[in-house]
Amino acid sequence: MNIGEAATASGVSAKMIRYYESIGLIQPPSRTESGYRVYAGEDIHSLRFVKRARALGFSIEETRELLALWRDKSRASADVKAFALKHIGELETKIAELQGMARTLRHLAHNCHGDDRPDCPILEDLADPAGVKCH
Amino acid sequence: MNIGEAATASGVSAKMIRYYESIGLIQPPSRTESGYRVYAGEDIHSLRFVKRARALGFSIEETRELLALWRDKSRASADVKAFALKHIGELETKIAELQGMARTLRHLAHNCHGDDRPDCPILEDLADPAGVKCH
DNA sequence: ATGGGGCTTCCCATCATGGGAAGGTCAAGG
DNA sequence: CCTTGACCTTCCCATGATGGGAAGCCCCAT
Repeated sequence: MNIGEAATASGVSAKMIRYYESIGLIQPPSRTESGYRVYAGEDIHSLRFVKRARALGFSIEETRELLALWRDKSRASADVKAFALKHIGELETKIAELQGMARTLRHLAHNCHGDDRPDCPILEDLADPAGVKCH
Repeated sequence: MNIGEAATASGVSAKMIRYYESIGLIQPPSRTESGYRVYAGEDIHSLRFVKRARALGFSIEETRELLALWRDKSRASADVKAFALKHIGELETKIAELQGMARTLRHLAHNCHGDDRPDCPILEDLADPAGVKCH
């Protein structure tokens, strides 16, 4: 299995497969005599694992830890769960941040009449968030 | 006003002030004979505008457009509002993505007993999201 | 006049990904 | 058998926003 086929089969681009190999996230596959990478079923499995972890928002370093837990057949499920819960907490923090931004902007946009006139509370807020009038 | 004082006054680090200047986001300030940057009230105002826009999640390029709208006294508030609404939409998209991740992870974590045993639905999902059992 | 803190520029690192060049390889069809 | 086009290899560069740090100059207070 070539890198292109592995990319199609795993959903990870060939570029990223090489990158993951270069940083030691995945094992270097075997090579043909001419140097082409050759992937087996197990490699594709790992690549899909990585793909899925990334899709769930884990960083590459976190994915590395998850891979280690996955390969460690004697891990405690409590460790995995704690890892997941920590990540959920980080996701929730980020969500709250974005919601704060969206809420503020919605409020400003709501107060902006949105017509041909130049007066705009959105720009006014950006220029002076505290609403300190400069007389 | 030195760059350090401008940083304190605006909440933008000296490093970033120089960077914003280098990419043409803010006007180069005047300099002392010895080359020190000297900031005036108007500069601080712009820096705070940038800071606020960034805090609301606008990219630097978007901030550049907002600055242009701000300086253009004849802009239509409709343009600003459309800009804000577009950004709100992007924020909401990102929020929905993160919520999807968090929801999935919460579901998986909920089904993980989290004890000393190695069995873990979280890792099982990462390894095989579709739940295709490999016999 | 000296010491310490602030300023200058310049380069490097991050994180994850993609683009592209230069060159080697493989398979299919003439 | 040779050509052609699609694939592979490595290597370098770019992104976006920010920080770290080095080398060297400057300014002010003691």
